[in-house]
Amino acid sequence: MDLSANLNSSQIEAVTAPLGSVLVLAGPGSGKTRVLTHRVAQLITAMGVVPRSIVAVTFTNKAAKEMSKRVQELLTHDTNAGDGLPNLGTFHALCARIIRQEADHLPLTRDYVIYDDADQQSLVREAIKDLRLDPKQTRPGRILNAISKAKNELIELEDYPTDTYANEVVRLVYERYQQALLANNALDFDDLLFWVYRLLRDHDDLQSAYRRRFQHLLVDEFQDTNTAQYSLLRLLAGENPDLFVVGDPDQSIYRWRGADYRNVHRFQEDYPQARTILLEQNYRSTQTILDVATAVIDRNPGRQRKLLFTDRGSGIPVVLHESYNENDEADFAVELISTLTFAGEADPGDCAVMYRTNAQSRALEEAFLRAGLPYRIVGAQRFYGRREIKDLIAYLRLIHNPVDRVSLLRALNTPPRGIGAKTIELLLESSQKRDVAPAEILFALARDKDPALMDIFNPRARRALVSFADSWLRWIEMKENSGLVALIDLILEETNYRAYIDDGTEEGESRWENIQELRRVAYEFEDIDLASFLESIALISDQDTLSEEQNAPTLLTLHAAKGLEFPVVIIIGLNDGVLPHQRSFDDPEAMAEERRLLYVGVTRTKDRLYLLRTFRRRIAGPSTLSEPSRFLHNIPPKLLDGDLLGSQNWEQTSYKQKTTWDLSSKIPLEPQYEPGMRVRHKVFGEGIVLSTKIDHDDEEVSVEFEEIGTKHLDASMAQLEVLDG
DNA sequence: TAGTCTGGGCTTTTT
DNA sequence: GCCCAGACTA
Repeated sequence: MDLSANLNSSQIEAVTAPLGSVLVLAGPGSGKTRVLTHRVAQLITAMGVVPRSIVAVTFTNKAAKEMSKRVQELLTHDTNAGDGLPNLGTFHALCARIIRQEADHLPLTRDYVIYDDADQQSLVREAIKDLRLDPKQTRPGRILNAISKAKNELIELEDYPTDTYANEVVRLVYERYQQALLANNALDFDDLLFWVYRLLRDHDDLQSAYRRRFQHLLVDEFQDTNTAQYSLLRLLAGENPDLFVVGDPDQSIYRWRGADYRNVHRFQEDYPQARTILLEQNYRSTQTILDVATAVIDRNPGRQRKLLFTDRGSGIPVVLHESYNENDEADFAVELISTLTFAGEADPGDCAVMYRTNAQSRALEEAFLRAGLPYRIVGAQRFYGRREIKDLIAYLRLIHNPVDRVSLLRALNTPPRGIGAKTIELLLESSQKRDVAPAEILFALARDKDPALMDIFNPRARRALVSFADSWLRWIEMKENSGLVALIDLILEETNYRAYIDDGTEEGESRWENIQELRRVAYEFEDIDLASFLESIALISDQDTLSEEQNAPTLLTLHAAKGLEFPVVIIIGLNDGVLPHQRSFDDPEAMAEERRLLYVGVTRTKDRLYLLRTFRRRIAGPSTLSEPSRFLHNIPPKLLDGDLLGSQNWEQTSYKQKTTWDLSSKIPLEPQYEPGMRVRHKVFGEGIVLSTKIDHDDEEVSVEFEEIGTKHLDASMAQLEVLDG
């Protein structure tokens, strides 16, 4: 198969570059994934590289899967490619695997578990309590952020600064927290990278072994690597690497997570012989959209300019629209989508609504609900963050790794089985006294081996604990020779979990459905061990959870939109304070990133882009007037259609958005009622209209009812019947 | 021991 | 305006 078919000259240059260090600066929609997959195929088919010696790192599991699929498609025609498969996955997944393999060299066992944010929070909270710090002064979230930042920058505990009181507090918690993790045989996300880094740094033999094993490295989304990832990469690459990195500094949007687009410059310094290739031709968007994107991003200082071009033609103008407030904005977005789909201009699944903060999705969801239209949402309440899912996973983790205290504390009394705070306190106390994991105490109780334990708990508590430990021990035994699904079913049955979670309400039902969904996922893992199952679900990202099945609009944050594309994109909340977010106002670097965020959103668009803003907005507290995003002022008016940038005179004139094909037309709302009219209401009976006034999108009518006195009603809701005027 | 209440805090993005 | 943690009560 001719690998260079359908590639442009820059892409071919990248794909066929000789082994060595290569930096591909890829504009949005420039065929980056295509270059990566072709490069992998090229290595295997044309350069005689053994697939197993290739490592390609992506940002999400979804991207890894996509790559794997496309590489395999490229290779099916090749008969020599039978020698294993290239290693494709996220940094975190790759590290998780290495740690499992090399656990002997680390203060962990290979059965370690990965703690998510909520698990980390509870450890930090515990640490704060133990250290007798004031939890109000030392917010767990903030401390966790600081610890995470330190780990991402490879700062060891001993090197953590103590120059300020705040730092000292972080350091104290960091120490406790780290001890707690190891005592639980657990790691957090950042540890995955940090431990592998230390492993390779401190063990020459392992370092050279892995260098030999992973000779060909490829990195996607290179601009979003952090210090830990970059350093790890350098350790793996060695002196004379075959290191192929692809990225776009203009799409770097994870600074707050330690990502540093300057790694791109660092790469050029560290590998001066590296070949740099620019991909500028865009295969996704119309020229108008590219021009809007360029107008926005060109204001960022100190960047290498890229000339984005397409041969798709200019397309249709970008539409700007101002709504009164966020509810109207959401209604407008929904209406827009239904209009486009009804007119056959787009499928519902072609449309995406993007926003800066998750909180903005609420108004949208409500609008979709009101309209009775389905939607898909990325992130927000993550599937794996849901209570019922975390409950079940806690049980599975306990079976896999009995010393996991966080999971134990969760599972012990969920569903409630009479093990209260007092009992738990006694249990933890005795485990501390004997310097064993709480699990050991429970097991000893259940096996009735230690008479000294009998006196600790009152009979009722003891019975509850023993019964819990009995089941637990049986599950552990069972895990050896029965499948995952059978194990899950047994847990659900023995804990009577359904009765606990499904209380007959809609919410309870959906919780039970979520459990069934997890069971389905487990079914796919039936042949694999519990360890891999737990690892995979720990490393699933929000973006991975987006299903393609449903033909419905996608709601997602601008962050989650990276790497995706849609024919129709609606970006909401183009107000100063939202995008750019007000927390970025006083930091030029942060403001540059806000700009990149908008750039990422805009460049997801294939055909139609709508930029929505509001006149008023409620961010925290009451609704206030809100300025248009300053970024909008950078877009040349000739690219735009719709309202000019100045606000409409919302406070004086009221508008009713009309459900018509022409969304730019707004018909002023006329009052339907007038004072003196006799009207009938379904519930309140008959009455006389006292007064009526237009509130921005509805008519507010005051009626004096015969039976119950004066009521103020929204005309659209009240459905008043006019008897005579 | 479990459920309810309330007051205070907070509101960016998440592998 | 919402959510959570801890206090309070049944």
